[in-house]
This record gives sequence, structure tokens and C-alpha cells, in this order.
Amino acid sequence: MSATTYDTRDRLLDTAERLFAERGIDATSLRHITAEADANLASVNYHFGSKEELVRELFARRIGPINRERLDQLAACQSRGDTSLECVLSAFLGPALRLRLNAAHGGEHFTCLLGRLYSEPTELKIVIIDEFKEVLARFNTALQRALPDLAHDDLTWRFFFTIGSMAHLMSAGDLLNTLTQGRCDPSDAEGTLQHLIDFSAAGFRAISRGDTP
Amino acid sequence: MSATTYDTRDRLLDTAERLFAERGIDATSLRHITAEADANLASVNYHFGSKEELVRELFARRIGPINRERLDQLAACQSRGDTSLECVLSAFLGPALRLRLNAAHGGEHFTCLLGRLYSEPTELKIVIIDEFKEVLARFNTALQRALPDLAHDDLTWRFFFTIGSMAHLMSAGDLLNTLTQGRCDPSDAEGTLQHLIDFSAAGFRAISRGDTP
DNA sequence: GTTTGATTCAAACATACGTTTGAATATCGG
DNA sequence: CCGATATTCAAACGTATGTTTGAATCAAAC
Repeated sequence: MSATTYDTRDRLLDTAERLFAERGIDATSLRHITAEADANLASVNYHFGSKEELVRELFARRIGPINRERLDQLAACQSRGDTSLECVLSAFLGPALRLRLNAAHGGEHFTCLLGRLYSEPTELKIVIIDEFKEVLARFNTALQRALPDLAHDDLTWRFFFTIGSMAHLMSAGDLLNTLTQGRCDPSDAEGTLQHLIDFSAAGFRAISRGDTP
Repeated sequence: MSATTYDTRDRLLDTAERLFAERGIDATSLRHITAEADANLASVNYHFGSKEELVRELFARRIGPINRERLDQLAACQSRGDTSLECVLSAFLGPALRLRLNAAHGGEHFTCLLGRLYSEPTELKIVIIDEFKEVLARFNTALQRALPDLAHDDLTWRFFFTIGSMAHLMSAGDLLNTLTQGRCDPSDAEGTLQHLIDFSAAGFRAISRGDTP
């Protein structure tokens, strides 16, 4: 493979990522992508085989690193002897929220795509969720250790709510920024993370009236 | 307009709602909708003018009632003298979460669509958000009244997180049900509402370390 | 029973899509 | 410089989409 190969391939991936985030996957045509990437229409099928494979590769190249960073940070908490809820939440939420800042790696557009994935009906979701399951399991036990008195189902509900807040932040964060005229700015990853951890940690520690009376 | 008119129109709306929820709007063709609704292909354009108008009408017929119910319940809290955070949250979240139960009105499929709307790039969102803005403003002041000591920006962040949890529940609630093998079941609207209120209310009441040190 | 208007229907239209093809071009080891 | 391989390119293919059309069917009023 020559240098040009990688160039076109990566240009296609980056352009597709941006356009998918802006207009949605279905609504973005290969002609649109290749036109903006200064590539030939056939190049997508040459380099990836099909549009679906392009999408798959696009997600794969980002999701792996995020989940690895999550597990790394969780391990760092534990080796540091810090089993606090805040540390676990930071390990889970931080890598995803910081994606927005990785403009150098083009992560800015991907956050939106990833946030939207949770609610999209595509079967691609199943592949992603599968890879996500191990991370979910690990963090579940870490959360249980941080909250030994919380009923297991309550923990599941609250973890789900936290993921919802995170996903909403990723997919609709720009809307929040607009509506508040910049007063709440999700592109400040550390401040956003702090806000979300404050909110979520308190939610996790709430006294449950749900179904354990 | 004869009775048959309404029949076909409503059959189209209901079928479209279900298919859109299952496969997404873009991925659902008029041929698929009309075939499944036992209607002619041209009937969509006859009754609605275009696919986009069908979508618009589909959202309009559900969103109005939800927001009206929200404001009604909020007014009920206030006339009852109950200005508690829980009452406000219940007024906001309840009508949306209960939609899933309104199988009689076909609301079950719409929750998924509505939840997804928050993260979809369609310009349809702008129309919906506009109608949503007044509701948002009313609940914002109600929340401020319930939490007089909370900084305004903190309140905005936390309201946003709450909406994220709600949206995630609506669009991906089935996933939670599957992953927990039915232990966490979002189709039990009242139980779900209680869980979410517990979580969110505690999050609202958290001591902020965000940007007001 | 005929007329009028609303609704359905089969067929066609134009356009856009993802994919394939086969020739042209670039790249690089020998 | 040559030959092999990798990449680009313009063009076409087949299919699916949303929309339009004009005739056929229906319902009810006169």
C-alpha cells in the first residue's frame, strides 16, 4: 500500500464522519462524501467494499480506543486505592466527553454520531453494543463496590439514566450551547464532566422509593 | 369528507408511526407504508401532499397533547400549593413516559420516535423545539422556585441531564429491558417515573462543584 | 338515475442511490 | 526503463425512491 492509499482512505473516513454527523447516515450519499473528499465515486467501494463497511470501520476506529481508555482509567482508580463513586463515573464518562475536544483526531464530529447511535434502529448498533457489554459489566461491578448498600436494580436504572445524560450531551450538546447562548458550553469537557458527575453521583446516592419500599 | 377518508388517513398515520419507530424515517419508504396500511401508493400524496408533510403531521398530533398535559399537571401542582421539586418533575416527565402505555392511542411506537428526535439532524427538529420552548421556559421557572438556592446555570445543566435520561428511556428503553432480562421494565410507566424522579431530584439537589466554587 | 365531488387505483415519471466495470493512470521494485 | 501492482476515473447498470397523472370507482345529493 502506498502513501496515497492511506490518504484517500482517511480522507473518506474523516469526511464521511463529518457529513454523517451533520445530516445522518442514511441521508448522506456516497456521491456527497466523495465529492467533498475530492475522491472518485468508486473509491468508497474500492477501499471499503460498500457503504456499510465504511460505516462499520468508521465506528470501529473510534470506539475501541474510548472503551480501552475507560478500562485504563478504571484500573488507575483501583490501583490508586480510590474506589469512590466519583472516580468510577469519571473513568466512564470522561473518555466519551473528552472526545469532543480531540479535534486533532477529528473526534468532534464523532461524539454526535456516537450519541445518536444509542437511539438508532440500525443493526449496526448490535455490533457496537456487543463490544460495549464487557465495559458495561466491569463498570457495573465497580459501581456496586462503590455503592454496597444500593439495590442491584436501582443501580442498573441509575446507570442507564447516567448513560442517557451522557448520550444526550454528545448528540444534542450543541443545542444546549445555543439555547443558553453559550452559558452552558459542552465543549468545555472538564467543566461538563464535573457537572455531570455532580448530578449523577447524587442521583446514584439517592434514597430509593422505586420498587424497594 | 366521508368516513373512508378518515380511515385511510389515520391508517396511514398509524402505520407510518410504527414503521418509522422500527426502522427510522429515512429507511421507511412510502411503498412499505402503503403496502402495510392496505392503501394505494398515491394515497400519501393525496392525503398529505408529501412524505415530509406526513411526518410533520405525525409529530404534530402527538406533541401538542403531551405538552398540554405537562402544563396542566404543573398548574395542578401549583393550585394544590405543592411547589416541590418532585411534583414539578413528575409533571414534566410523567406525560412523556406514560405515552408508552397509551397503546389504545398508539403511543407505544411514538415514544421511540420522540426520544430519537432529540438527536436527529432533521430540520423538523427545529419546528418541534420551537413548540417545546414555551414548556421549557415554564418548567424552568417552576424549577427555580423549587430550588431557590441553586445557581441558574446549574439548574440548566441538570434539567438538560434529566431530559437526556428521559429521552434515552424513550428511545432505548427496550434495550434496557432486554439487557436486564425484564428486571428493569420501562413499560411500567409509574415505576419508571418513580425511579427517574428519585434519581433526577437527588441530582438537582446535589451540591455543585461545577463552576461556582 | 344522473350528476357532482371525493377517493382510489395502476401506471408511468424523473431522479437519486449504491455498485460494477474496464480502461487509464500512478507508484514503485527490479 | 520496464513490468507489476495499486489506485483513480468516467461511464454505465440496476434498483428504489417520492411524486404525478388520468382514468376508474365510490358516496351521496338532487
